[in-house]
Amino acid sequence: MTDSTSTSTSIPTSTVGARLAPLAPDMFDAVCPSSVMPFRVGDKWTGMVVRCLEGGPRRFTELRVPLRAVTPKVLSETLRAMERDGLLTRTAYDENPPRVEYALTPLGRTLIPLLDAARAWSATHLPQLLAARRAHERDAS
Amino acid sequence: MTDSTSTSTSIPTSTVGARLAPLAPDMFDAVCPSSVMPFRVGDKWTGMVVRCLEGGPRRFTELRVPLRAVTPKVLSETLRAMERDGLLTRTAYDENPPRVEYALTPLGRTLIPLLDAARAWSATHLPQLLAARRAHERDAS
DNA sequence: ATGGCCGGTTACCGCAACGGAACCGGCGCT
DNA sequence: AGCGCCGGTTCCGTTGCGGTAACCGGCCAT
Repeated sequence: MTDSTSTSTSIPTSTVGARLAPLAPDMFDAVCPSSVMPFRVGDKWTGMVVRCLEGGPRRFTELRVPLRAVTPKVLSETLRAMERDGLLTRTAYDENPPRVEYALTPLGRTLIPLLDAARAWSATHLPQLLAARRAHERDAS
Repeated sequence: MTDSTSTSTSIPTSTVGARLAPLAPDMFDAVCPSSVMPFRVGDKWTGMVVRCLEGGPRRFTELRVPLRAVTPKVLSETLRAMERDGLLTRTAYDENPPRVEYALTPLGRTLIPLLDAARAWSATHLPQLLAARRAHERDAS
């Protein structure tokens, strides 16, 4: 997490993310409360994938832009697990170059209010939790 | 999880749990939707500890009754992490036999609505998720 | 002196999640 | 012939959460 540019393959930022509303450049930024929040939906990246898809379908490489901290392997694992659970659909178009689109299902969309609640909790109470943690570390030192 | 009686030390069920409203005998029962739900608050057991404490303070051994699937080591780790984060307080009384009480802080209580939301999601949508998973397994076989 | 109760601790270990780096196939472009 | 794009896969290594089993110290009752 110290060097978010060290992903294995470089991510082309051109031609990507122009079809829909822009996404945050790095959802896993340490500044973003959602990345530190003590809640998880499914696996580590599931919640953030839902966030990336709530505005509409996106392609694999498009997901890698806001989620640049996730390697293609882990992203592919996450997406397949979510497809298996009926949270999203994978649609491959037989074109060239190949195009694959991931879209939330209605079931996947039911997670959004939960993520909203978690985000609201973090905005309100996470500073307090982190302060308590720092205070405890101070006592231990 | 196949044999919940195989914990290291036996849990005395007498003299325990009589001070407050009774708790579910086994919160981690596979029948309980909360145990399968794809949400987590903090570590694996944090959410269930909050559930056990929302009715009032409880002692270490009292927590082990509804959470019989958790070993004392992991429970102690969970409780210390929650104390560090300001979610609960630990109060040791200098008596004999020793008595230690864990109680939620106001911050810890703010998690309850989130757990309620997660529980409601599970009750409504978890069957659909599990059905999708089973259907996918059927296709793979 | 043996055992029980309470609230843990210690040592050890297995597994799944996570991560890094490299590679792949099909096609089109130059 | 070589390169790039897209959407991944494969191999390997690490990390850390969680679990198992055993033990501890103080006190009291039998």
